[in-house]
Amino acid sequence: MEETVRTSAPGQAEPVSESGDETCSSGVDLGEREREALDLWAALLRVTNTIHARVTEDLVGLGITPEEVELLMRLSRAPEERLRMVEVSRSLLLSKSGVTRLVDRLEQRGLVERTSCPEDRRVVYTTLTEQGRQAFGEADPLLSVAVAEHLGRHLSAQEIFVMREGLHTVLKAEGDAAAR
Amino acid sequence: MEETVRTSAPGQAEPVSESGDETCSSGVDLGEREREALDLWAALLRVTNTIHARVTEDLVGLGITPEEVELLMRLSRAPEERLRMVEVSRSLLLSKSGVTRLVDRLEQRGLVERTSCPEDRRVVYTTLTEQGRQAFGEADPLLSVAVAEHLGRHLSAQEIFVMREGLHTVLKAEGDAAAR
DNA sequence: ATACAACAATTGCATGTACTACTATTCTCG
DNA sequence: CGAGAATAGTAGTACATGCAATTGTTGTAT
Repeated sequence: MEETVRTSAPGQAEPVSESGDETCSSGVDLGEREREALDLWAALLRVTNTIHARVTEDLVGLGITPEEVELLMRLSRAPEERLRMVEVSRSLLLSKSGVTRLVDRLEQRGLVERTSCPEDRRVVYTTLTEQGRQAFGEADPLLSVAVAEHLGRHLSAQEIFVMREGLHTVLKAEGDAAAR
Repeated sequence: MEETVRTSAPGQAEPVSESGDETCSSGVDLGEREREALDLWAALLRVTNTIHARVTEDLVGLGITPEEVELLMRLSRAPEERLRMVEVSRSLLLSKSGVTRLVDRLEQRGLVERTSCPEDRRVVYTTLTEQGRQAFGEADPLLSVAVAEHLGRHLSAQEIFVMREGLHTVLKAEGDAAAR
């Protein structure tokens, strides 16, 4: 419907009735802002859910999930193509035990390997195998295309910019859920 | 494999813009846009994850989850405060059996009730109980505050506006994951 | 040297979800 | 009518997740 999206970026018309408002004053329009934030939240939830389903669907042919590709990507970018379990846990959105299981599955399929660290024998490195490198080489472009197709395609460059900006602000302020 | 969403729906504005730099020129800058879309996607995932954790945390005192509040809200807004299971399934992001279990849990706690429909005896209505209405009355403002606090607080009115706009565009185009 | 706290990773357990199969009811149309 | 398709809802099964407890390792204070 609304084709007015266009969002000419920064200089934006206010959706709210009047503009010379309170940025810091309190009270009155809080309800309005709250309502909008709630709506934004609902939209966020639905979009991530939808896109995740679509992207997963697009990757199912390769027998790999987006999360697995994500891990492979982190590994391929890491120095010496290896990461400690706890590092994986931090970079992915997964608890420590979740990482253990994820690596289990990938190891069974021969895409990664566990190696232990000689200096600190508590740590276990997850390393990329040749097969894993190859699988990543196939899956990565497909993932990019899927995300561009299902998400990026529908947004203008400005919208993407504003959204990235805003989301990164939120992440910075809320601490990125690193607490696990 | 039904063909999901070919490019743009009938009356849909193309997201691609024209102002300034690259954009609709074919090919070359696709990599750039792809990269940005991927980054946006990652941020989207992290934000929803983080905020969900924070909001859940804020509600834990009432012994209720955001998903449950969501159901209670849908019910309270529905005509006669009742919804068919399949309607719940559509409005929440949940499979049919998932709805059965969710309603099971809520029914055990006395917040909702199952009643059957006289006209169509296949359908089961989920209705709000007095206790459920009360629980919603407590939880709803808390949810709003939590979302405003953790999400809305960090964004300008313009950012919220642009993000809502963009996300709704995506939802419209991608079909809202109604396929379940 | 020994005890002890902190840390990395794994495992057991409980929970929640989706997928599939199944029953009951309603709809369709020959 | 009445047989088959379609729909609403409920179980059974399999799997993934997080939390908490456990094992093994390192660093540090006594």
